[in-house]
Amino acid sequence: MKDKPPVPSAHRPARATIYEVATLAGVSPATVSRVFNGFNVSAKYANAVKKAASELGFRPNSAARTLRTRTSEVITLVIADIENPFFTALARGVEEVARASGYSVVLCNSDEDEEREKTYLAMAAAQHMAGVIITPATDHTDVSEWLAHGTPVVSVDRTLAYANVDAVMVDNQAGARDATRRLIERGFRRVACVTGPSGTETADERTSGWRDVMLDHGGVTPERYLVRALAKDSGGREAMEKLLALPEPPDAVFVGQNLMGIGVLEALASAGISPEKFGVSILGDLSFAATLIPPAVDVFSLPAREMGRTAAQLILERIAGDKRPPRTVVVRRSAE
Amino acid sequence: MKDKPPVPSAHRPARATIYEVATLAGVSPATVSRVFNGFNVSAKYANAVKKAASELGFRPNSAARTLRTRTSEVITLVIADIENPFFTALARGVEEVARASGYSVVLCNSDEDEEREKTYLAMAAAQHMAGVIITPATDHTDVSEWLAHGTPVVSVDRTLAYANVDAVMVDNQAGARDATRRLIERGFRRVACVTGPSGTETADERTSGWRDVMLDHGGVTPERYLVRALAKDSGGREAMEKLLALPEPPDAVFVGQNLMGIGVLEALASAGISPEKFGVSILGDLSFAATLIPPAVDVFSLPAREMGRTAAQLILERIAGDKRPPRTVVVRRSAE
DNA sequence: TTGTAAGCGTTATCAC
DNA sequence: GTGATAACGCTTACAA
Repeated sequence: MKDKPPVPSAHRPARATIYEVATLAGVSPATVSRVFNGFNVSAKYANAVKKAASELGFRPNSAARTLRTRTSEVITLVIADIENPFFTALARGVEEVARASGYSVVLCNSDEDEEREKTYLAMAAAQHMAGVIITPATDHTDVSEWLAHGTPVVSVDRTLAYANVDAVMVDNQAGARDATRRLIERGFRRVACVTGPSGTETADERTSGWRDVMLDHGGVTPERYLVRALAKDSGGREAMEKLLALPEPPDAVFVGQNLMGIGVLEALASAGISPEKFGVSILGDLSFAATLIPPAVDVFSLPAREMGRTAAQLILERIAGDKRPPRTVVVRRSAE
Repeated sequence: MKDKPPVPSAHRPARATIYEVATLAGVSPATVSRVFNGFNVSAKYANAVKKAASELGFRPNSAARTLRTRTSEVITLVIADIENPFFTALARGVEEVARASGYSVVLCNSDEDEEREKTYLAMAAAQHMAGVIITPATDHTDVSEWLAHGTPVVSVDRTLAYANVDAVMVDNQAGARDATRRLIERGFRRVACVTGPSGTETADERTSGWRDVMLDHGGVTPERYLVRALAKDSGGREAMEKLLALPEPPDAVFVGQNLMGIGVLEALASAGISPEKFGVSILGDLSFAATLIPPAVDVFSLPAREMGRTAAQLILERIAGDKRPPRTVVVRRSAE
């Protein structure tokens, strides 16, 4: 990645510096700096500086500032899949809160890929970000460099096995239980489970929530009705097709992932099975397509935005110097 | 925004510098720099430097580098709505190409808001980005600062009225014509048009594509069937309700925006009207929900990803020093 | 090939 | 309250 030298940079006209502003305003550079950082400066000078600055189109050079102060007012947010509405809603939540405190958010898309994630983390590490919020691609994503450097890290939606950092989670198991129980209440008994690949924390938890309910009601372990697949709509479709091909197919399905839900519905539709007859209950953020989903389908949505907001709050506290031991905040799903 | 002083930064342990690496490797700092920038260094020294660097966990400080070189290998991408799949697909396209050339992409979400857009542009301007790709919130978005500074700018999906920069567009008018024509071919005659607010370039163009076809086939200007609303699903729903309440309602509708399409379908559904009877044709990216959309609905998708890829290619060329006059590239919609 | 040294534009530490 | 001045960590002439 780092092999080819940077493209020869085009000539960049210099931008006004603090020195030129100082000269024009008849003060020292230090005074200009003070004006821009809210320190005490006499009104007379302050005005002169502001005037000079706007005349010159002065814009503080953030590279210089970051170099000097070893910090910047930007938060890096690394999400796992930019095309998944759960993550974009989360991003929006982060941004709302961060912006309100004067922080900017830069978004990086790891695409669930360890390598890409690593690249972005390295890039951000080189930039003295104020903090990092991440939905880790794996539970062994390495954030030690950040911690060593004193940069706060908050993980969202998934936990980091080898790092003791703040985390924002949702109660996946309870969500899965609720969603599964709904199907039981509606009279279904052979409830299958379709969710993300084994080893994915959220998927594992949701699986176990489903299993809990099934064991309570069926008495036997319903593992033959458990299908784990790629957490995309294609994965959902394949999983559902597999289930329908079973000798004794299920009569309902709990889907533990938003996009997979779409795939499941698709598979059912092309098999000519209506969700009124065949129970479907989905745990995941489907707001973007809410009105396209047949009303017979139960959707249990996730508080993505709220999770983002919470993560931002946590990181702002850490940035402000909060030294308490790391916390895990579980955001409750809003009453439906 | 810039009023409150930065949160007092926590103490940051210093990270290894090029000097320490140099000392450990027994060379000069310049040599270390050369190793990391791919200049000729004897193998012996190069290895010593690499070894020392990894022992110290050295990571080049990008703020210092940017300060010195006045450029960085990151591209800023400002999109108008992170929750709209059109823009996220576009983002993905940009990223694919940029990453392949060793550039990182930071994503900013303007949320169609001029103020937020301005903040992000200013932020990025302070950071010596290599380039900026933007889907402007308005046609008068100010990018002059960039241009003055020699930073390449590419606009995507929308053009900038007051700046002569590279642009990547899609042929909205042709798309709208195709989509409308399809309805005519299916036998509909009173084809309405629902699209984004007046003044939005893409919406204006799509409107005129629809109008062209209608005038060709109907002979009268069908303005009473034109409804422009907020480019969200709520806007689509309201627009459709308005149309259905007309004394002589339309018998079909062309929708010039993806999310609005969902709203339109929703309104039709709750009015008990099936899209087999009432023609619906949508121009916009709906891939995320493709399988949930009734098959009777015609969807003409937009090459969002390809547009992103193209934009990235353009900006990389500019970064590399391409001095040709600005171009507008129109990306063709892929044959369906 | 390698080293020396002078900045890049800020902010922070002193004196005044 | 204000002004010199020395860093911050890197790149890059220029010398060697």
